[in-house]
Amino acid sequence: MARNSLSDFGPSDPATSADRFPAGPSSGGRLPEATVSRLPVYLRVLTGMAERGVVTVSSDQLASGAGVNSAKLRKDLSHLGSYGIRGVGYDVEYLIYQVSRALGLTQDWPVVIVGAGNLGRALANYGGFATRGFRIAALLDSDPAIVGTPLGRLAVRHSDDLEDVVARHKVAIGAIATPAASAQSVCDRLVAAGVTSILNFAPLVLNVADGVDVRKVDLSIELQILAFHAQRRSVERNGRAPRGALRTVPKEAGRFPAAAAAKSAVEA
Amino acid sequence: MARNSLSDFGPSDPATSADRFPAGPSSGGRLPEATVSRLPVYLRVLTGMAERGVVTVSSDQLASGAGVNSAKLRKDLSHLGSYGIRGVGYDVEYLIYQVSRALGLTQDWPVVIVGAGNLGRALANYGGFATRGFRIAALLDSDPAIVGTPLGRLAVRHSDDLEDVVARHKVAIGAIATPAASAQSVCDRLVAAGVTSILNFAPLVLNVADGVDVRKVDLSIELQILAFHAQRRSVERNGRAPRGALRTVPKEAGRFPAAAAAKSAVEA
DNA sequence: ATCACTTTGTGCATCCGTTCACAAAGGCGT
DNA sequence: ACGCCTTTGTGAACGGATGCACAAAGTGAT
Repeated sequence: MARNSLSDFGPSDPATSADRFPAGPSSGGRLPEATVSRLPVYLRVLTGMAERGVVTVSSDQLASGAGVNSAKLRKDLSHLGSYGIRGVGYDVEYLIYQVSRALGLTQDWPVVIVGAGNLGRALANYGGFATRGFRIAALLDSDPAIVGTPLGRLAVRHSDDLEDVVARHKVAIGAIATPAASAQSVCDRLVAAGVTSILNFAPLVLNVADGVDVRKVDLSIELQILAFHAQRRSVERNGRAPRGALRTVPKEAGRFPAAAAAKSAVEA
Repeated sequence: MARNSLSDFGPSDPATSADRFPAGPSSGGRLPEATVSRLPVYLRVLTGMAERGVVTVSSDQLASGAGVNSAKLRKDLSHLGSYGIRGVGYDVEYLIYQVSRALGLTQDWPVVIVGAGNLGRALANYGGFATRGFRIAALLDSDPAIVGTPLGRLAVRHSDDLEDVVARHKVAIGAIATPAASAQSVCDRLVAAGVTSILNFAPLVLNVADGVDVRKVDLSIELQILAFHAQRRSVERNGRAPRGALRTVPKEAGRFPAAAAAKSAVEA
């Protein structure tokens, strides 16, 4: 399982020479999705270490910094190539470089942000943006009262410029920070303009054609997941109900003996 | 696999009577984590349908609205109990109620938001907050210039009040929207004050004791995952390099023949 | 009543991800 | 030079999640 689908070479595979060199590996191999989602975390911990002058790091140290199991970390890194030194650990700078390369961060990614409300502005001001290869190409909004507002190095532009901005800056990534009502149409326009990666902050499920990659960041969903666990914990510890008063239940639920209720509801 | 770990009853298990009644099921059973993370999505689609007056929904319709496979949806819902009607579908209102209950949303969850920058204010203004059982108990910030600013129904209070707010409002959920530098200490204070569920927006890995549930929302990580896929797609289609100019690589990587480099770096 | 049709709930096979545990690899001291 | 110690890289066992496909359960028409 050295790189990927090449049949495996047995344990003492002497690192196929082509592997040892800077330009080399990690490009052809398909990374497991779970690994991809952890690499950015490793990267963050590593850059923190580099800033503090750490030169070498072991899988145990890095794993505990990232909050994962060290075997998992080693397996994740092994998918990129064999960059550790047994008995020593990993060279921090070198590993940063390799992880960045695997993630595609050795190039610039222009990003367009649609929606300049609080959230859009929070994104635009977000420091971690520029530091890791992402550059804000434009911040768009449809509200004429907001258009023109300066924000960092750039000013809010009108949504009408969307297609123009995407084409001119070769934007591949769009962030949707509009209200839910306009999110789908913004999404459609982004996709039509050629954007194939979308980060959706609006609280709804976007419909896109195949080949477009959508990730959602949804605060309300995260809160609900937290609520579930909080409830579970408190049901476990105490007898039953947690804290706070019961909310009124949506409409008049509670009188459904399931079958009967739904039967009567089929038309109405 | 009717409720959960009770050995399975074979296919025609006649819905253990206790199952059919409103107060009943879904409380004892452990839901798979993957299911929990999807329930909020179903809930959102369902409430949208309810608002549009839809009374009954089939697993196919709901699944396509939520962007998942219908078998998965049915299996997810089956963990809550048997609330569908064969040949018909699910009663929308009733299902909303059951999903809400499973997630613990039939009670109020006071939330404290720490950090009243753009992000904190975006959270505070976020509509979907109140609608689903979450209530903002307070919005805190340590900057005296911001403290006192009115925001919706409430004003920004000083971070010093954290412990007081948590105790007085019985807050169980905290959202950290501070800069990375102060996030860990805010987290420690929240935990010390009794908060056991934390939503972290700051770009760092929080250290918490066992029993505290942390979820992170990290825009930079999401962008990096998108970049990975965008890169992969573009490498697949074209010969190699995608768009945009190469960035300068962190420090002077590229001259590491791995072993030699790390060797020399071990001390320095 | 019976039959055709729709849709749920789930057994089963498969896949992906996690974790353990260990052999191989390399550094370091004597 | 040799043996001890540390740490990587990975085989292998396991557990959970996914998705197919179908029997059971229900509706509705005749």
